[in-house]
Amino acid sequence: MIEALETLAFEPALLREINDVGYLKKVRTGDSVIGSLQVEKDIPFVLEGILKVYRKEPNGREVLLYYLERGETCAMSITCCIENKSSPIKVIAEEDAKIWMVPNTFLNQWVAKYPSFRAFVFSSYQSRFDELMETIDSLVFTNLEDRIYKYLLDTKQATQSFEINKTHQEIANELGTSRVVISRLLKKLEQDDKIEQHRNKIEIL
Amino acid sequence: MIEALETLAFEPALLREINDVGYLKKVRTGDSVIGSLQVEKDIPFVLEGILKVYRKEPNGREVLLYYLERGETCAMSITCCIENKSSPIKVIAEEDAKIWMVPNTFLNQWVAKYPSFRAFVFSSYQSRFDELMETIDSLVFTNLEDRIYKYLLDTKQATQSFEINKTHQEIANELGTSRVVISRLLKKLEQDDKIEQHRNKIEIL
DNA sequence: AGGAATGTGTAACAAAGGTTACAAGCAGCT
DNA sequence: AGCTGCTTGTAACCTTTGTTACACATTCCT
Repeated sequence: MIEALETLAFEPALLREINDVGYLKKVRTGDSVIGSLQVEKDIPFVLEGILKVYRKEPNGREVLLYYLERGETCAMSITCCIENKSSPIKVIAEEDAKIWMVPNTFLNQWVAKYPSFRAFVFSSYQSRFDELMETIDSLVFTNLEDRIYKYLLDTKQATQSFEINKTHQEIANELGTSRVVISRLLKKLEQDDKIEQHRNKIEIL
Repeated sequence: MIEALETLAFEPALLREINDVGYLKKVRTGDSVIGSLQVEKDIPFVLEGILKVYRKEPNGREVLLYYLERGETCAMSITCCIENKSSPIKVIAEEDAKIWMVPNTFLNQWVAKYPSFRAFVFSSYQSRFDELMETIDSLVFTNLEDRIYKYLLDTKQATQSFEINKTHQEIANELGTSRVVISRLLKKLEQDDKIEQHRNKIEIL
C-alpha cells in the first residue's frame, strides 16, 4: 500500500507503524488537503501526484511556497501538529493525488524513536528552507521575466511534463502580479523560442 | 554561566549536558560566527547580543534572513550539522555577543532523548519559517517604502533600541537595492515624521 | 447558428524603482 | 586650517512593472 514510502530508508518497524495507523486519501486536482476551517489532525505523505503548498497571509492574500512530490511531506504541518498550533498554510492538489494520512499524535514519538524518521524530518526542513530562500533570492535579485521562466521550469520539474496547463491569470496569481504583465512577458519568452503558447497551455522548449 | 538558556524549560539533565559539553565564545560587532571556510562543528546558542543570519547565494550575493536573539539558536545550522552538510549560510555578530557553542555531535541524540529539546528545535524551525514567509510576503506585496519601514521596525525590535546605527549603504545592501533609492525613501519617511535622520544613525519616532 | 463566458493580445499611460553624476556635509588627521 | 574619506542630498533620466481599456479568439451551451 505504501510502497512509495519504502524508498525513504525507514526502519521496517516504522514502516509497519505508518502502515497501521495511517489511511489512504485520494484527492482530485483542485481539492483541498489542508486548510479547511477545522484544525488539522493528520499529516499528509504524498504517495502519488503533486500537492501545492500556499501560505495564507493575515491580509487574505496567498503566496505559493512550494510543491510536494512523491515521498515528501509537509514540514510546516508537522511543526504545527507537534506544537499544536493551527496552521497558517493551505495545501491543494495540483494534480490528482494519493496521500497517506497519519494522525499527528504519532509524529512526536517517532522523531524520538526512529533515527531514520528524525533524519527524514530534518531533511524535509532543509529542503523547504532551501526552496524558500531560493524564492527570496529570486524576488530580490531577479526581474519578472526570469522569475516567470524559473517558475515554468520548476513546474515542469514538479509535474515531470513539458506542458503546463495554466492560464495567464493563474500564473499571475501564483507570482503575485497581473495578467497583462504575464501575457506581455510570456510573449517575449515565446519570441525568444523558450516556450510555445497555446490556449490554457504552455509548452517548454 | 548559561542562565540565558534556563528560561527555555529544558530538563535539568539537559541543561547540565549543555553546560558540560559547550564553551563560551565572545564576539564583537561584525565578527563572523559561522561561515568562514572550514566546516562548522559547533552550533551557537545566543546568551547575549544579536546575531545576523545571511544566506550566501551561489552567485555570490547575500540575503539577510533573520536575527537571532538571546535564547535562540540557528535552525539552519542544526539541520546542516545533523545532515552533515556544509552550510550555505553566514552568521555575523550584529552587536557584541556572548554565545554558547555546542559541538554538533550531541544534537541528534538530544533531539531523541529530551522532549524539551525536541520542542525547542521544532519551535525554532517554526519561527524561522514564519519569518521567511513574512519576508516573501512583503517582497511580493509591499512597496519598497513600506519594506524599509518594516525593516527599521524589525531592527528596533531585535536591538531593543529606537536608534539604528547604520548607513544608507548598509541598509541598501541588506534590502538588495541601491543607496540612492534608500536615501530617497528615508527622506520621505522623515517628512512623514516616522523617523529622524542623523549621520550614521536613524531614530525611530 | 447565436450568445455568453473565458482566455489572450496589445496599446497607451502611470508609477515605482534603478542608474549616473555631482554637490555638499561631516569627521578625523596632520 | 586644509586635506581626505566617508556619508548624505538631489536632479535627470531610463527601465521595469502595474493599470486601464478594448479588440479578438476560442470554447461551451442551447
